[in-house]
Amino acid sequence: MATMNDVARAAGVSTSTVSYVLSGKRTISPDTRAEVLAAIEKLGYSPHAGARALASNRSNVLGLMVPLREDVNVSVVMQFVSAVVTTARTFEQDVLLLTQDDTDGIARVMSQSIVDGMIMMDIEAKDPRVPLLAKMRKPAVLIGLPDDAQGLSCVDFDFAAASRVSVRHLVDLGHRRVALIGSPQASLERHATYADRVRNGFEAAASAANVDFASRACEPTAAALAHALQDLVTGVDAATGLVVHNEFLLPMLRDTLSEMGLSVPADISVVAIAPTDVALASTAPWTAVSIPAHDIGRTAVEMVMERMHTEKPAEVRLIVPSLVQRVTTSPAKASV
Amino acid sequence: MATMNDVARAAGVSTSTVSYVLSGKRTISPDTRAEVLAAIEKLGYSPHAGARALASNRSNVLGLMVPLREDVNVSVVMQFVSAVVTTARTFEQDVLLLTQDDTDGIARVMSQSIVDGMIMMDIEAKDPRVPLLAKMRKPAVLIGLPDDAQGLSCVDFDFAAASRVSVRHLVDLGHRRVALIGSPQASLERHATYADRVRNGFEAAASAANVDFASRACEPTAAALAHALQDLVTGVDAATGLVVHNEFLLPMLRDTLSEMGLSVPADISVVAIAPTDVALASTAPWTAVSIPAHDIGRTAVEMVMERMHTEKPAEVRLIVPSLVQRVTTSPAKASV
DNA sequence: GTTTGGTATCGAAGCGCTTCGCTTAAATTA
DNA sequence: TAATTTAAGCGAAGCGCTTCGATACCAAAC
Repeated sequence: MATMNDVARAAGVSTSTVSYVLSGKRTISPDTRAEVLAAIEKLGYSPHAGARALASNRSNVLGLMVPLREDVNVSVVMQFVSAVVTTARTFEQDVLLLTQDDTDGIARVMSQSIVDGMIMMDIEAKDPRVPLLAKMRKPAVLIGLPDDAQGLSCVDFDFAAASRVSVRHLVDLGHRRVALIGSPQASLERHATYADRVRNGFEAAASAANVDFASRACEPTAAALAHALQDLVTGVDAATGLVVHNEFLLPMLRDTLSEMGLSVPADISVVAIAPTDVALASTAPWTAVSIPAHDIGRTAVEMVMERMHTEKPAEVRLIVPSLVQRVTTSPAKASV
Repeated sequence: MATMNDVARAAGVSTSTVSYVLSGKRTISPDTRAEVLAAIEKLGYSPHAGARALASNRSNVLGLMVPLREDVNVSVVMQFVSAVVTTARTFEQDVLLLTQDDTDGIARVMSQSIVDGMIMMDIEAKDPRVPLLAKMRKPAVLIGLPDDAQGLSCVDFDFAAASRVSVRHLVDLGHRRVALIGSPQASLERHATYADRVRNGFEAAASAANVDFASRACEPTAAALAHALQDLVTGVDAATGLVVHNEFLLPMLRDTLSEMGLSVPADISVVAIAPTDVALASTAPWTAVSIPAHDIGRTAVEMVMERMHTEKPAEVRLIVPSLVQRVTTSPAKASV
């Protein structure tokens, strides 16, 4: 392995010159620059990340802690991961992967300076990892909104607003009884913040609009879905407008409803809260508030990078939802 | 940040002593060891990964290149990732994440010594990344079997044998016409090695058993599935035994068949080639050859680690399949 | 009592880079 | 022409660790 010294010798310059050619932090004449680059090429030189990290105190690696739980949809997780990795590369950063359960990992990678910053997904209301992260003196961004962010920056989709927009859309169409099918029970119980916020937003919006409402958690199985729907959309006070925040269930929703004799949107209008590709993965695409996983992931990286060199106060960014009407919502039938 | 020097001073020893306490590479008296550990504790010392990497020429990071494609099932990918990360931690390694399309990433992370070794998933028959990897002088393991591994080690599930076992099971049950529903067309076209091997194994086994066979690629949509089934399991020469290697499709398979008036296993026996949890995610669990994602991921890490310090010849390990009969296969009806 | 062999510790070199201050030469100004 | 500025490059210190002798001490062996 050629070192920077070898390059310097081959180019007939000092190592510092080579370093400045590479970093561009001082002016170098075009001639020497060319000679240095030629030497680099010829020797197949590439800098040693460890040495660079030692001297510059920067590793050019970002830590990303991802959830690998039963109750989160891995395909959505992957959209975040993909956005984070791609964006990180535009900042010349690589991404180190930590799993949710590896709580010690936070301290390990940060205090050993393996990473320059951290991004943490799937934050819970009282997430024990948040105080740990806050103690470290490197930038960190949460994807999600804990009760107390302890001075850390956060980015997330505005799930409460997403619920609100969904309810309002249904109400505007004349629906007077709305229902929510949400995340699995497990997500609610551990207070994954998106689950809580969707539910609270839903209930607040329905109350404010003065319409009847009901909400249910739902496990990712056909049976659970059928059961939940039984409760919510049949009987005398059946809802005619449904909000679904559960990517597992969406693929089976239409069939399950039709087995119950309900057609969409004639009998029941449905708004999905889901990534666009999930909402479109159906012959009759869902009216949906899309979860912009890519934007969130990208923003998280940008926020970490902004705080890498310069002090910048913590901030919370909520991505504003927008509803796209497709073919699964329509005006309510005139009430009896 | 306290350095090793600070610790040495606080403990009244030399830095080398501290280093040896930490690495255990020389004997240290219990007393000094205790003092050193106390100083470490008191100062909240943790070693600087960059400095360590520079001096020892080891980063303790493994690179993992994962596919984020449309045609691979992310939940299966995550099982591999999870196994790799977990196993890596048992070797005190962290995992750096690279995405499939980042071909330059291989050279970058290896020649800059950001990682000590690489694991690459979703290998294609003539994968352009394989020669790149082979050029590097750090250990690497492929999950998959390219046509030419160029001296690299490989680990994978024996998909050909999985097909064989599935066909034999159906044949033993008296089925004389078998069909395969495989990966999406895209996977076959890019010669993802699992897709090719499942198909070839299937056709070879059926030929050898002297039974009729047919096979189809299938996109991950209900419509495509219905269409494929139409071809394969209806009509005069309908198959009565079906092998399915496609995790997307399994959840909708039973319903689609029942809409066609076919019940499982009365009218048609089905063997799945899928991870156990997918095979069990049904009220009537599938007879299946399970894809041991966790074992494969773990083995990949072990193989990299074995080659980290010592020269060891490349090897190919195929994980032997085993079929578990559940409730979706039964003897063929007596033929007419 | 001298030699041998272990055991526990120290000191220093070096891993490959970044960065600061200095020097030299050329360009600009008065 | 002398004084001043600017551009380009050099040298050396230092980042925090690992590792290889060398050393000092003590117990056992002859």
